[in-house]
Amino acid sequence: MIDLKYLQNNFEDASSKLQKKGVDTAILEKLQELFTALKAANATLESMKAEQNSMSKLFGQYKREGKDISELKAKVDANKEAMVPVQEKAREAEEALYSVALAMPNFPDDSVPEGADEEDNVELRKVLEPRSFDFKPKEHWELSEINGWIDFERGVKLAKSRFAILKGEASRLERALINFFLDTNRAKGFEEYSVPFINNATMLQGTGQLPKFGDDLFKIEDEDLYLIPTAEVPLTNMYNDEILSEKELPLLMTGYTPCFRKEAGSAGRDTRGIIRQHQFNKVEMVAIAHPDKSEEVFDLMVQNASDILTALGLPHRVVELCGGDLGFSAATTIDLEVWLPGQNQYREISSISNTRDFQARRAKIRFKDGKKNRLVHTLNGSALAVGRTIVAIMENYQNEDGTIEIPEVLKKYM
RNA sequence: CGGGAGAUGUCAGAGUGGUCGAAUGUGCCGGUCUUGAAAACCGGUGAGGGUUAUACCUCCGGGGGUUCGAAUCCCCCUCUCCCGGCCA
Repeated sequence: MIDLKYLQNNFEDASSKLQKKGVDTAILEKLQELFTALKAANATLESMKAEQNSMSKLFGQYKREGKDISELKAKVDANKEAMVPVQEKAREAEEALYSVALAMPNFPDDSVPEGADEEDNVELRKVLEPRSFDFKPKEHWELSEINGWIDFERGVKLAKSRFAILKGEASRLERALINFFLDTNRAKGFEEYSVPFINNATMLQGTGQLPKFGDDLFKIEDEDLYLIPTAEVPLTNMYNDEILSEKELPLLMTGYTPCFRKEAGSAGRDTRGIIRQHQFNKVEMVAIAHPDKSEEVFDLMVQNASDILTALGLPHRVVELCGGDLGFSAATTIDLEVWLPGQNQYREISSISNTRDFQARRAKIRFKDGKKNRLVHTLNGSALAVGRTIVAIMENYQNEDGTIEIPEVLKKYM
């Protein structure tokens, strides 16, 4: 959630920041209004409560002194009755505020480039030259057919469309990649975790998926539980509603989980192959950082993900997202896009974001800064998306006859 | 899933209707003493909101109720532990 006090005190600045994300100033004015209304309603209610409390305290005294309480009781009863509508008003004001505030995206950093969509993202650098082929490189689903790696039909049979089965070498490759990613992250200082794949609504709200993006989540019937769309949710929320000590920071975490996404609104996009599935595997990095040091942690995470791709021999480029393409919770995001020769284009394989204090405020993750409690910064990034890495290996390591080489670094894992 | 017990501050653990945001111990921070440390002693030490700062409001697992007043009484839920069932 954005800092409402900041909005109130720096309205011009806040609204120009959010314009980058395409947020209309009118809704911000509304938000500011709701915030002011809530404060006013609370002030009224609290003073009535104070009066009520002080009168109630007199009862004990009166009884001890043997005084008559009937007059006092009449006063208290009247005040109590008068409080009911005020209380209701305050409750409504709070509800109104949060329904808007929780749907408001994070402020982008000032450094984030202007732009409407992915067309305006800024390429920072390219890493590794794409290999030149002396034949026409095939797309991964063609290669899958030749090698018998992916069973699309039976995946659909078991669940529905956008589910697939990896078979034989492909399945082993997936397992090898997960281990390789985890080992590499661990070597960089990220502690490994194995977490629940189902989280409750409070946690999903903490990281920003709820309440606005519930349609993208698989919900467990009759339970307050959801399949996680990314390990960012459980890893970040491990510290939900906790106060850390400064010396624990930064907390660097990594974990492998499957990710479940309804992909609502993505109908017709990437329907072929396993680029976009309802279930996919991912190894995630999450960091809980001191607010003054989140920048360097961010750089470490970008570098780590890029190094993994380099180690796999996969050409990629580093792209800074523009305001319009930035996710809901992110203040800044760098995507790594891997080269897919079959598709003849770069495709996202990792996305690393600094959410600053946006998630920390929602999830109440703080640390002791001297006497005061201060919000941490939270960061997350893929290292890496496993399914898309398989696609990248298939397309980049294909031979003319459709067979696929295994990258050197993975051989000891298979 | 059925039966029993419980949920209080870092932890342990008092508190069964008013002056309790909460005894005591412990942990942590600071100080005295010490060459230094330990011990001992002294002081401080939950969170959120609000205020220039005070006042003040809220929080004793969560939600609802009774009452002028609830950590304390009632109802529902969740979680933990024990017993049984089921089970990788």
